[in-house]
Amino acid sequence: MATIEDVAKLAGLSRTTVSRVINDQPYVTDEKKQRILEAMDELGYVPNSSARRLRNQRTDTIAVLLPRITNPFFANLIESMEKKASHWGYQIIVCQTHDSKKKEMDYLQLLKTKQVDGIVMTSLCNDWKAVEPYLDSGPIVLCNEYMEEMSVPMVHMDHRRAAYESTIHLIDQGCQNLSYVCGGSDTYLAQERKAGFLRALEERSLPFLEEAMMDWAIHVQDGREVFQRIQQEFPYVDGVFTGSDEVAAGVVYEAVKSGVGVPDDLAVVGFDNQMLSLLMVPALTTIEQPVEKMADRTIEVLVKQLMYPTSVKARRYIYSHKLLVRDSTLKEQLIHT
Amino acid sequence: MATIEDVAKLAGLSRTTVSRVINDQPYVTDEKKQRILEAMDELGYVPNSSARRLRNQRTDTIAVLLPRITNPFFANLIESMEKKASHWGYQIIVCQTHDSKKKEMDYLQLLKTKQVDGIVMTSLCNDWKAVEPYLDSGPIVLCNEYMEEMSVPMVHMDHRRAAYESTIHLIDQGCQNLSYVCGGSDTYLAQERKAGFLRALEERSLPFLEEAMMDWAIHVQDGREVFQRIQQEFPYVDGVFTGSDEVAAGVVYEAVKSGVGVPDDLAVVGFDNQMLSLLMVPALTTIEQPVEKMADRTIEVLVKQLMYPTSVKARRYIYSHKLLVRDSTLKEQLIHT
DNA sequence: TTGTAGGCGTTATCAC
DNA sequence: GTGATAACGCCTACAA
Repeated sequence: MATIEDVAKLAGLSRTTVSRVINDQPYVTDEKKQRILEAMDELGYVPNSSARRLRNQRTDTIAVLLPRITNPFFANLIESMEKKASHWGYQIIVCQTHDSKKKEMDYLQLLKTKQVDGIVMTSLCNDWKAVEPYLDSGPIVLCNEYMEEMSVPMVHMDHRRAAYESTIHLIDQGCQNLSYVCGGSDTYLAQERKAGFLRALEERSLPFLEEAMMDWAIHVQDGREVFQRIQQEFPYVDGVFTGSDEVAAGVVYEAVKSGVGVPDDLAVVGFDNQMLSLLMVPALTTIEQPVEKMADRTIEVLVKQLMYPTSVKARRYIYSHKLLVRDSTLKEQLIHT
Repeated sequence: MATIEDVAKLAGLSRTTVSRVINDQPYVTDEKKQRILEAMDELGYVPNSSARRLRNQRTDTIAVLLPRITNPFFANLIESMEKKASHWGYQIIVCQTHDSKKKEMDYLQLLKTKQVDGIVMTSLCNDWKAVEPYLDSGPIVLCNEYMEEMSVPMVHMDHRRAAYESTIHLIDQGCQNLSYVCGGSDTYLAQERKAGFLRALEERSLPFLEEAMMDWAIHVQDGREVFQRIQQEFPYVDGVFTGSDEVAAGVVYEAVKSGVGVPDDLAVVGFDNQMLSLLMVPALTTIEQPVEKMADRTIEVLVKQLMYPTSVKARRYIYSHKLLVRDSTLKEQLIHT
């Protein structure tokens, strides 16, 4: 492969001058510039990325950590982040943690090994104490996931409030025995949602059915199993809060198949407002997240930190959700009242 | 950040010896090895990725080009490829072309700039003539998308046959007026599907309704519009072939909403066997692709080329599909015959 | 306006 | 077994 040296030789000039042309710097005669451009063209010269990175001590790359890209919520997040990042001249690399603490740590190493300039974490498996040291190697911004501690910027919704509203809605529809279904209860975000759920119950003086709580549901398949459990073990449950549209869809699918009426016998709420939630029959009541806005803000905050490393204001950007009421919770008797 | 030099100094040894330890090479006393490990630990040393890449002339990174990660088919492909690649010590970077020729070319540049060692293309917007020169800079493997030319390895299904079978199935169900719906007809893969569709028509002596063909449908929303068009402009259409489950879902959703019976008034087939196709009411007849197998093979072929650069056998790996017949095409009268 | 030279952090080669 | 040294390709003081 041709190097800057080759171009210089062919153009009969020095590496410096060639470098100036590459980087659009002044102090090069138009004539020589032309000669150099021709030489570059002739040799098919392209600057070597590794050399540049080493020399410049920057990669113009951002790593985004997420559980799995097959989850449409995160896919959408990436979609928007990439758009915004490329606009600033940054590249994004997608890092799937699969909810593994080890993988999360491995990916954080990218910051230390200088493979990326900064990191966005959209989920958090490890204790923050384990992550914090990496801040020495570069900026980290939290998006979606959050926590109480305030050592980095955070961009997120108020999940506690969202869960609270969903739950109140279920109760308003006449549900008395609610099952709480989520995917892993170890994250702060999950705790927040649960807190919102519990607060709604408390406010309406309803008991928390601990036995009917399931914290291992992520996929559609899990949702189907959730329904089976409910039908067999907790037949008195008449409403389900779920942490994702996929899980809600699984519950609804299986319920309908079993002849259990949704929402009359069992009301179900999802989360994220995926396309799926609209297409289901009955359509799913769900929480809409301002994905694009959060993604944009996240990248903006991170890039600013990259550009002005001193401006590390670890502030919080909170975005608001929207409860979308659809057929999976709209009980008939109430429609006519 | 600490460098190898710092570690060497602290351990009272040379860079060379430290390097040996880093790379697990022989000829280092256990005692000195220990000293070095301690020094690395104390300094929090991590080898600089850019320097390594420059020195080794390899990045251990593969770029995967795809239209958009929000398409679950490609998300699944990435999921599997990543697993396989990390198994071989390779990292994957996801490159969304959004069907743009320019972006596709930009991403191919990653090969020239040595940001990646090899490339997987799962779609192809540009003429192959435009892509071919990049082979000088490193190996390229096609996965999913394919073509007649044989200058690179290709891993794919027989889309012509898949479309043919879908179409024959529609006809067998009694459909006489078929609408052909796809997303962009400029790729070879799209042409193959259309050829399969046409062949089925021909074989069964049915006319091709050119007016009822729509080649701009990618998303659910497009599918909804497709149905509106059919209802308003081509009410005689009684069967639809679509290029994706998303589009099929949109068609079915809108049809059901409009009181048009699926499949009796309008039969619909999708493509890809996404979760969505199972959850729809009625469930969608679709084509299952062996995503994981194709992904694994693709990475395997590419990595082998990276390891043994001479072994550039540009052979073709063809995988077989499966037509999954579900309610969106199973007409009632036929169930009872 | 142009060129010279040193170094970014690593590893391979060769000598000891 | 260990260490000095020369690249890898690029950029940037500094000198001319």
